[in-house]
Amino acid sequence: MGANRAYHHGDLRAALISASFDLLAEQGLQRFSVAAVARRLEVSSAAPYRHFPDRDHLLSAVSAAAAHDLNAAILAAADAAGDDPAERLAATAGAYVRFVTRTGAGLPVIYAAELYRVTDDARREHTRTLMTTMLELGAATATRSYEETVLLVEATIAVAHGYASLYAEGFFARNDSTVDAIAGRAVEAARTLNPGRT
Amino acid sequence: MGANRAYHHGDLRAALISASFDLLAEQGLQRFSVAAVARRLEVSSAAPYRHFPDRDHLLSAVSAAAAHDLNAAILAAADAAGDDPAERLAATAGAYVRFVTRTGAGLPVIYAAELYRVTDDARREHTRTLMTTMLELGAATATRSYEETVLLVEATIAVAHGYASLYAEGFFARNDSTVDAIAGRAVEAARTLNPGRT
DNA sequence: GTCTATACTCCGATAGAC
DNA sequence: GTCTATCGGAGTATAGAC
Repeated sequence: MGANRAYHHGDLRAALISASFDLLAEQGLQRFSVAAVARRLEVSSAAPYRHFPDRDHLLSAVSAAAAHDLNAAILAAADAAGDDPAERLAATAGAYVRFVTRTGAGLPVIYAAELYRVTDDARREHTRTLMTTMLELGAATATRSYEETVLLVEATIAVAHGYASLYAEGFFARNDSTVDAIAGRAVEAARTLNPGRT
Repeated sequence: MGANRAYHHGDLRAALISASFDLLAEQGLQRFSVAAVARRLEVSSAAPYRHFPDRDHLLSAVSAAAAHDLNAAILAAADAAGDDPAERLAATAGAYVRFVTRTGAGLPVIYAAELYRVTDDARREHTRTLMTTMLELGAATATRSYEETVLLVEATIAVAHGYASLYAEGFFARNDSTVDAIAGRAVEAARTLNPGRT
């Protein structure tokens, strides 16, 4: 995306998306606002509206970027997990937990209800790619039908999201509850959920 | 809870809590506001403040009621599941999915971050009871240590919350995605996560 | 115990200067 | 392309009448 010249220090459009991630990671979707993002970048509250027509279009761009980055994180985690298909799928649960903790932009942001009004081809493509990646990783395991694959992938996503969401919410407030520990538990659970393992 | 006389039609305090559940179920925590609850009961926006000093105290009362009701739903589901300890624990995942769908007041409401400021003995007791119930159901299964029990219970809660949260978010937007179907998948996943089953 | 009215704050969004 | 200024709307909370 051709970086547009001139703002405080460069490309405000990209900076807005990046700052949105930071805000989401620190405060969650509840407290997300265009004004807060602008404040964080020390630009006026009107400046964002030169780059996005309204709040939902900014969120849509954040969603697209999140889907893209999450897809990359998932592929990297799968590759790092080796060749065993079950192991590769399970690794995505850990990648999801880490991604949400780092960016605050998990599935509730990527598939936020308010975005259904917004037509955004980039977003559509990136979310599609993300789902394709998951289904391919699922299909590579010992599932016997498409329906079975979908259910396995959904279960994997559900555990990952459950751990990530509860962690973000502060539910695991014990001493040893680091991101790594929670991500590890998510991977372990995802592994267990796959019936096709040895 | 001595039902205070006189308001539109009775006990406004209780009505506020009840209407809060409805609002949460329909719109989620994001859109929860004292004003919206008042509107729903057709009382003025000032009326709630005669019963709760501020928004967080109302939410705290909702949290306490939710913890109490969820505990009851979980115990009922466990009993309906029979005698097998693993089956009883797994059934709680289904009960959680149904409860969240019906009331909108799941763990993010019960353990909402803003409530840490609020001292509320009823809430404290009900959340404690809820956790005790889960840990006892976990301990009855073939776990070998307290730490193992905690991890099993956490995993059960994580899948349940993952399915419930994604369902509420509209993620499972397929034709066959009824509450019953999702609750069933949560139970199945919870069952699989318990290593102590035959 | 509830109402009306009001003060304050924050956000979304627009108009117009530069 | 960003700023200042501003409007309108919604929410939290309080004051004072009844």
